[in-house]
Amino acid sequence: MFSKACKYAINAMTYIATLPKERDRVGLKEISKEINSPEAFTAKILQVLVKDHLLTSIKGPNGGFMMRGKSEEIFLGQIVEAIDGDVLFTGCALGLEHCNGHHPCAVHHKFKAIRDHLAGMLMTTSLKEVAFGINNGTNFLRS
Amino acid sequence: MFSKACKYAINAMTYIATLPKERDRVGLKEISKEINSPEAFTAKILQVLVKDHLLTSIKGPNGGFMMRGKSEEIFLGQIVEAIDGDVLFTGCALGLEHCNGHHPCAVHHKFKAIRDHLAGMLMTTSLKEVAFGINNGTNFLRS
DNA sequence: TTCAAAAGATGATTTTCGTCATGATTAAAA
DNA sequence: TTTTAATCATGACGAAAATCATCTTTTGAA
Repeated sequence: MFSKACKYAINAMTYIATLPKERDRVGLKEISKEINSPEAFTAKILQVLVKDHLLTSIKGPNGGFMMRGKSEEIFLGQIVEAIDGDVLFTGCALGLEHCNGHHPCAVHHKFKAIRDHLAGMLMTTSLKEVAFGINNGTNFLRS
Repeated sequence: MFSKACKYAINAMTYIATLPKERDRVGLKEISKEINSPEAFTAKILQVLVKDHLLTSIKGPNGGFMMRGKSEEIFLGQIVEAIDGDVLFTGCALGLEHCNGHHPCAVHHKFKAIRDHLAGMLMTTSLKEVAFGINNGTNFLRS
């Protein structure tokens, strides 16, 4: 479904969103430790999120990452698109180069319903909502 | 979503299902040509489907592959499971080793709905139904 | 200036995807 | 019956992409 990079990205963004406003920045080490991800690989992913304006970064001592916008205005779909691109939303389920309503693959219509369901969920689920479950203790960032 | 191998598998099985009953076997060359897939790689995939009892193979001149059961009794989910395993149906969307109702990942409940939707579709969509769209001319196996 | 932290470049490893050569089987031809 | 050729089966190999690590450079606060 998602690439590993994308899973790390969602968990990382979620963790950052769980932090109180007083914590204005978080370091890579803490993030990768909290979400149980390889540090160097996580760094790469965070770089992409910074370039995509979902995060801001600060260098130097006491540097780190912070969210660019409000957590209620950042949605899972934005993260997925930043890392995995839009192939999940627009690509053909069976790999046809040109697959659309006029030239549909064998399962095009069946999958449209699934895809719409998935896209709708991703585009309406905010980081604030997800982070709430973590702070609540009902959901977890690691096993 | 699906691996390339799985996409080829679905298209290959669908093509075989489109053939009339008189055609009791189809060769690899014809299959990979019709679904526009690399021949050698497709051979590997068909082998797995044979081992999984979704296909039967016959060697020698005029050999080939044929479906093991009726196309109305073979469902997309069986093909997906044979090639990609059950990770799509049971694996955690965010990659947690142990993710379940008692220890859910950040998006566990949100994804359960999607997953159930997807699994339901795959488990109830038969090859016969899919093949009908191809024979109908409304759907296509290649671009 | 010093030093901690992110950014960036590069390389290693693993997985997936794909090819090739060879063997095994069997129908058809001789 | 024997030979030939077509076809699937198998294993080794190679290419490409994804994942993960190491090292150097840049930045900026103390």
